[in-house]
Formats: sequence, structure tokens, C-alpha cells
Amino acid sequence: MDNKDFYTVRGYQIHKKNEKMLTPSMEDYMEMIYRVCRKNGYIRINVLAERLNVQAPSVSRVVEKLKARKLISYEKYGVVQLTDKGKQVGAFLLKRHKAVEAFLKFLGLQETLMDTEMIEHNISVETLKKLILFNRFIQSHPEVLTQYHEFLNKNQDRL
Amino acid sequence: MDNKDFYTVRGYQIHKKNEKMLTPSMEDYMEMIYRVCRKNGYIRINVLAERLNVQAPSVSRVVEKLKARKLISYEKYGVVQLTDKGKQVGAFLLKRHKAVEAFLKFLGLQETLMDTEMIEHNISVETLKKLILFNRFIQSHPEVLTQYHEFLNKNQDRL
DNA sequence: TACATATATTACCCATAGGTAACTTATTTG
DNA sequence: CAAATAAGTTACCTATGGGTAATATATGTA
Repeated sequence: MDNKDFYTVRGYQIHKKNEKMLTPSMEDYMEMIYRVCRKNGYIRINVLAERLNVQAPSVSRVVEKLKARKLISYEKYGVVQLTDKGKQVGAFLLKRHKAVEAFLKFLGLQETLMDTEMIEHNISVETLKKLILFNRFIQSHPEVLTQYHEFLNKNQDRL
Repeated sequence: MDNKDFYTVRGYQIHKKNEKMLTPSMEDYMEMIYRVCRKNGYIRINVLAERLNVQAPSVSRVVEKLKARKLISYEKYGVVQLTDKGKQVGAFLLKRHKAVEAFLKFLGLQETLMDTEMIEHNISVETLKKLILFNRFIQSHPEVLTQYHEFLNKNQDRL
């Protein structure tokens, strides 16, 4: 085992800094902005705060950061709208969310949101690709789904 | 969609605070302490720093926290040893690590360490149980493994 | 149109998690 | 045994990410 490869969470995050423009927290805000803007075209600070269960000052600060990264357009006291770049990033985040969620549903989780939201920030692009492929595999091999669920039923309490 | 369920990463972490004694960072330190103590019975601050690629002051502080939680025994300038409770926690963390890693290997990832280390802190106990069961399912159904890898080979570049 | 209310921003705070520099203690070496 | 070296601790720093309180701005209402 190559000891040099181990880091703390923060160490790994720093390692990936070059490929990641956004922190997990910013991703959460971006994903929610995308979800709402797809429908309404814009979102306000108080609505974003409500949706993510944070206070308005927290949103205000993050919105400034996302603006600095050219993912949204925003003026003080105004509404938040996505730039083209922001739409791409948001679409990616939602796609990733759905891939993780689909997998957790396959696994047999009743409640998937919290785990999805926690896991999604922590998978590499490589892992995401494989997860998407795996989801497709399960869709095109429903007998595997059946076998796994039968296995689950037989082994639920053997842990 | 029930909007009240969305939080930021920090929000979810606060939600799980009652069931989680350790932060992701502390888990990293505990897992490494466990890995080394299984072999040597003890570890020193400088070795732990080296293994996790952090500086000694960072280790010194975390070690005090883990001692406060009765997971290790430690006196200043001395060696770190696991308590019985610490051994249980360490064993759990390593088991969890291996379950996540086995799954990522199944998925087809060449390099699994970074993703494993990032994902492991973010899955619930429920998800871990299902992952362990899934790993067992794959072990007892090698034909599923084969089918999936054939699927991978055919679809690798269709993403 | 003035006042009330809602929304948003700013200043300051705390917690976590890393760093460096300076210092203390333990160990090694000549 | 004294000096050198290594290991470890402490003080102070930065960054991120949330909060509250106070303040500013926008909107609604009578």
C-alpha cells in the first residue's frame, strides 16, 4: 500500500481543486438555482434560502461568489438568473444527482434524498460515468434487478 | 417534491449530528490510527501526520479531540493507542471503507482510493448495509459481474 | 404619500480544519 | 554530559460556511 496516497477529506478536496470550480456548498446552491430557474426563469434570495433551509445572509454571500464565477447574473436586491455557463453546470449537477439517486433506489433505499445530496459532491467524473452505465445496465437487464431484490428479501436481516 | 427536505451539505451534517460522533476529518484520522494500531499496537504523531499528509500540529489537535471522546489513550509526547471503544469505531470505519471500495471496483474504476475516501463519510448506515448486501449478491452471482463487464465493454465510449 | 412590511445586505460572530512559526520536550550523538 | 536533532505543542493565521443583529432597500397598504 502506497502510504503517500492517503489524505484527509480536505487534502483530497485540495487535490481536486484544479478540476472543481465549486465547493460542495456552492454546488448545492447551483443545483437548487437550476431546479427553480428551469421552471421560473429566475429565483430570489428569500426563496433560495427557504428551499435550502439557510438564512438569507448565507444566500447573499454565495450568490456573490457564483456571480464572480460567471454562473449567474445578479444585481443587488434583484433576481438571480443563470448564465449559459450556469445552465451547463446546473444541468450537469442535476444529471449527477439523478444518477446517484437512481442507484440508491436500485439498492433498495426507501429514503434517498439525504444520501444522494451527501454523496453527489464526492464522486469523481469517472465514478459518475460508471454509475450512469450501471444504471443503464440495470434498465436493460431487469432480471438482474429481480434477482437482487430476491437476494435482498432473503438476506435483509443477516448483517 | 417536498421542499423542506433540501439542505446544504452543512445542513445535512447538522441533521446527522446526533448519530455521528465524528466529523469526516476525525474519521480519517481514526481509520488511519486503526490501520496502524492493528499492526503495531500504537502510533506516533509524526507517523500519523506522514500517513495522512498533514502537519504535526494538525494531528496534535485531532488527537486531543479523539482522546476527549475516549476513542484513544494518549499523553503528551507519548504514543497513541486505541481504547476498546476506539477499536470498535475503527473496525467499523475500515469495514465501511472496504465495502465502498469493493463496490467501486465492481463498477470498473481503476483507481478507487480517492473516491472511496470521499464517499465513505457520506453514506448513511442504511446505505452501507445495502452496499454490503449488494457486494455479497455480486459475489454469489458471478454471472451478473460478467454481464455487467460485457455491457461496459460495449458501452464505454457512449456517454 | 407616509408608514408598515418584506426582502436583502453588511458587520460581526462561531465552528471546523488546515497551515506556519516559535517554543517545549524527548531522544540521539559525539 | 552537553549539544544536536527530532518529535510534539502552542499561538496565531487563513479559508469555508453557517448564524444573528443591525441596517438598507424594495414593495405594499391605507
